[in-house]
Amino acid sequence: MGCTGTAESWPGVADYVKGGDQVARASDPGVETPRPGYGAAAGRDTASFPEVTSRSSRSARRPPAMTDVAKLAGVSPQTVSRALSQHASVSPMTRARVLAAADGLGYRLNTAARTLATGHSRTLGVVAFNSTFFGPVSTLHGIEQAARVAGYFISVVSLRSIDRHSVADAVGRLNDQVVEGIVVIAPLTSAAEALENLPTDMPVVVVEGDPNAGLAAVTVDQAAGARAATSYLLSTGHQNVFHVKGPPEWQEAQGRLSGWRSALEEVGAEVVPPLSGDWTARSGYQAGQVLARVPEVTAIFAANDQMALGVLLALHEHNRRVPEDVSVVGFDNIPDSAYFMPPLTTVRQDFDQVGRTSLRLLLDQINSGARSVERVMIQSELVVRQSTLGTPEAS
Amino acid sequence: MGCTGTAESWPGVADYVKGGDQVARASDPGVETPRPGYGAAAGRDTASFPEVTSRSSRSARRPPAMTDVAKLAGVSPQTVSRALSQHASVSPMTRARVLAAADGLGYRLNTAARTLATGHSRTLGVVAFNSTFFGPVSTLHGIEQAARVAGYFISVVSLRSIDRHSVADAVGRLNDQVVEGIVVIAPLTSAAEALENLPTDMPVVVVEGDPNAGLAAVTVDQAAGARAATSYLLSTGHQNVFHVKGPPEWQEAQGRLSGWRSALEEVGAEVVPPLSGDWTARSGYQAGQVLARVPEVTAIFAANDQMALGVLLALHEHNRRVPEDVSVVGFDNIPDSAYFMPPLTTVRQDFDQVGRTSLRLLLDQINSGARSVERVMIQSELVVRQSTLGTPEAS
DNA sequence: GGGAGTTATGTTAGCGATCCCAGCGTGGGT
DNA sequence: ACCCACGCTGGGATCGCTAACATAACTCCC
Repeated sequence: MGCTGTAESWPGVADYVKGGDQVARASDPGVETPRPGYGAAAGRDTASFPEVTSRSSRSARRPPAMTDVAKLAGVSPQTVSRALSQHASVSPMTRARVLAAADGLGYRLNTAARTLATGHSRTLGVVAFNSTFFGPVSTLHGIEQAARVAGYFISVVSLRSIDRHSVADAVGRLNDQVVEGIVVIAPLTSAAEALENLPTDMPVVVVEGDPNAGLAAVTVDQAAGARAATSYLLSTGHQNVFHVKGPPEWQEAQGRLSGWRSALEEVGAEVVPPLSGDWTARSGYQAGQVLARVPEVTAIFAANDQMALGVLLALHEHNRRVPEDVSVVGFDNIPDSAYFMPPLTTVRQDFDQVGRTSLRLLLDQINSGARSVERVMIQSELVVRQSTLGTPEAS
Repeated sequence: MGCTGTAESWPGVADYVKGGDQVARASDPGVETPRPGYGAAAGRDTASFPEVTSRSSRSARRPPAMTDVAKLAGVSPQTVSRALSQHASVSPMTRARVLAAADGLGYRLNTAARTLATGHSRTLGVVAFNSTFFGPVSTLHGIEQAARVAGYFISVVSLRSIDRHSVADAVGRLNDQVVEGIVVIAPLTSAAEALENLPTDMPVVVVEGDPNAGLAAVTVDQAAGARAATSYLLSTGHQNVFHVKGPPEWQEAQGRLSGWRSALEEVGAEVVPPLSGDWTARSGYQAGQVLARVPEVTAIFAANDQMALGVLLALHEHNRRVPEDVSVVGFDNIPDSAYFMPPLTTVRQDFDQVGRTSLRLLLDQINSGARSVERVMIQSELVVRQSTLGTPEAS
């Protein structure tokens, strides 16, 4: 395998020339293929004589193709194909010869040609959304990682809005690329309907999407996380917990909202209508300014860390100490949250696992050839830090 | 150059009729094929079955191809191609007919086939890095946006380390996909050398990369931003400014470091060796704990907002007030920084513009067919908030 | 020891699009 | 009249690769 040198890339090396029957048998990798003059200068314009035209004349700088490798190795293109794609029966010697030839030429397989011939592309599509929020970005990242491990390419289309039309359009674009499956990161409830008329013959996995469409799905258990956070606050002596919710059109916001509510109901606490945020620190700050003025507020659960940050600032400006006067919990466990003032108690989501799992579900469908409706729920985990009172049982 | 005979005399009749399932009983062993390769294998007899099963027999569930559209519209595939790709001369009536047929069939152009035929893919490659840091993510986002506007697909390969090998590998993978150009987001100095032996015939733009490689490049003027930040601190009465720098292998860290240094030198202040961070809030916190103990420290410039956050926390824990006792400035203007405690003075970078500009440079190269070495520097901008003393001239 | 399996290779025919060139009808210029 | 340009259209050939079949040389096993 030595020889990683490769790099030089094809432009120079690519002539095997010597037509006819004899083929240069370059057996060892290092070998210089003898080059009969004819560098780049060669035949530029296509002559109109059949004899002369032959494919090689156009070459001006064409990257080497499989036939070139075949010729150099003295075998048929088909054998090259087999040697390079492992799985067929090729004698070790032939394989070595082919590999050497390919290496010497700097040959690279042409994906478009292979896709056309085989009908599949080893590419997966991801429909993502136009945001730089921590969650979606991390999820995308997780998917990308997992895909590479599995040997797939990822083609991403990111949308700015999630209506039926744009999702359909995105799926269409991916379809054009002959993707073998699609992951839709669909955090908005509006995405649900958009997903209904996806082509039925394409493997699909929905991440953070509607829990009841007939599609395979991976979701984080938002409600459980929110319930844990809220219950924790209640368990440390608070009579009630106030909530700053996320945008109602986000599934995650809904899940966190209902988890919070159920925890309150469980202990018979009053469910005070939550304040509305839009995930940004700004909105959290605004909500915080309201809450800070209400003496009864001693515990706040913000639907994400950003908003919790805003809440913290507002409380500080109103001289309400955290956690002595008010406890605050966020959601997401963004890296910075451990360095908020004070370090934030929050709920961790394992986005890498979300990525890995969604990819697994997708590959399962691809391999089995059938759509599945399996749904996987990823657990979340409460991370206790110093923005809440109580026994620091977790780090 | 002959070889690959093609031309020499072909079978008189290109029998184009596939005889249904039966195969054309090729020549018997007696026929000598002169040499491996194509050529004169020629003339089997034309299929004798009148009933032309034709391609449509295989159809099972194959998406419609151009020939299907052609058939339905009653024209040749070539005409369909022309009608769909606008730019050729087709009568309005024909075009309408073709469009209607395509629409009726739900036809979508097969990208792989087109790529194979034309040699280009309307796809651009991006080599990114395995991080969820705000800068790279935002840049990628900006590129994606701009690419879609320009009608290009984006294929992303993200690396986990930036050595020569992995960059070469990434570029190779993109090459396989027949991308028309590549944007390399190369924030590490180690990427510089990796870029040296890129294929020379591929348009490339480097973002945040080495300022002196012979490649087109887009960079943010880190040094100017850092200088502005530092000078601002000095102008508000501080005798000196202490720095928490980023990882030395990052170009941005270098630029910010040198900007800071030059601002100090400008006024003849002592350049105290900076503390080292790794972009994380944690590292900023650690640096902050050191700086908080030093009475002379009244102004700190952290190389990014995350580290500034950590610094703020450390100062708080040591009862040093911001900005009364110590002023703090960050870099990046991440969305949250406006809600730090106190809201952070920082330097804004326009990542969308970076994305747009790098795409423009790349498309210029693609369209002109020549590599350029144009370099564009994007200005950064000081955003003054409450973590610094002085006149609040900016919001 | 001969038909049945294996292994290693070559041959042919596409995958679905575009390219180049040739074949039509029209006009217009000479 | 003739010829050629022009607008529109069709007919291969081809892009680079692989699936499917064909072939030849061996091994096996009863």
